[in-house]
Amino acid sequence: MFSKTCEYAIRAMIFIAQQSKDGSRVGIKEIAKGIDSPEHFIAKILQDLGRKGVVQSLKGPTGGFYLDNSGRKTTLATIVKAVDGDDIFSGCGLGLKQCSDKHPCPLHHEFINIRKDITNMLNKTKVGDLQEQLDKKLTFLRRD
Amino acid sequence: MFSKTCEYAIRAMIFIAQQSKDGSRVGIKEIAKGIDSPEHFIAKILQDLGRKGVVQSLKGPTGGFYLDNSGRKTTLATIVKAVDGDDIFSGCGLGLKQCSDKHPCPLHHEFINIRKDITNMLNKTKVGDLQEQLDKKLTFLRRD
DNA sequence: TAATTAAAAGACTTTTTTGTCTTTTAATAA
DNA sequence: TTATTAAAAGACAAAAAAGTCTTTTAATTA
Repeated sequence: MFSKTCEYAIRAMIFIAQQSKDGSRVGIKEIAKGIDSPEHFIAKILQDLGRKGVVQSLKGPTGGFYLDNSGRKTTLATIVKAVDGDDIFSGCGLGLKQCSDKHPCPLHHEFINIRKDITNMLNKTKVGDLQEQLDKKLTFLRRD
Repeated sequence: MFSKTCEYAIRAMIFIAQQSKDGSRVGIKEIAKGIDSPEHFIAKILQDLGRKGVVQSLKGPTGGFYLDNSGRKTTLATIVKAVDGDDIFSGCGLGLKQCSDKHPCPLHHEFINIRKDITNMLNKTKVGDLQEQLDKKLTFLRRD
């Protein structure tokens, strides 16, 4: 469904929202441990998201990654688009270049509702909401 | 959603169903042209599906790939499982190894219905049905 | 201002996926 | 039974995705 890069990105965003809710910042090492990802890999991903304005960061001592209140309202759709592009929102399920309502591939109609549901879900789900569920221990980012 | 390999596999299966409905067989070159895929690549994919019993083939003159009536009832689920495994049916949306109803990842609940819909669709959609729609020109495998 | 801290940048490697080419095997038909 | 045809098999190559390492830049604190 998502690329590995995108999975890490979403996990990191939720973790950062959680760790920075008191206004502090999280270092890359802590993030990598917290979401169980390769340190340098998630660093690169977050740098990219930083350039795109999806996550905030600060260098030097007491520096790190963080999300402000508006950042916590970031939707999954924003993250997925930034990392994987919008294939999942609009690409053809069978990989055809020419596929539309007027010139549908054999799976086009079968996919319409699924695609709609995925899009709705990604558009309405906010990082902050997922972080709250995590805080309440209703969901988990790691084994323990 | 699917790997390129799986997209080609589905497209080829529909094309083979269409071209072999009169009891004849289709050669690999014709298939490659018919679904717009690299010839040797789709050959390899079909050989694999042949070994797994998902498609039938015969060597020599008048040989080629074909589907009998029972083959035409093959579901997309069968093809997808044979090619991509069952990640799409049961894997965690965030790539966590430990993710279940009892120990859900942050996206687990958001994904439950989507996953269910995808599974239902793949289980109920048969190659023969897709081929019939193609015959009626209601859907298309290629540009023209 | 100098030392320290932590992200940014970018080169590099590995693995996986996708795609190509050549040789072998098996079926048919002359 | 020999020539021909078409899939099977397997070795390679290219491209993309995933992951690693080193150097640079920009903050902070002493």
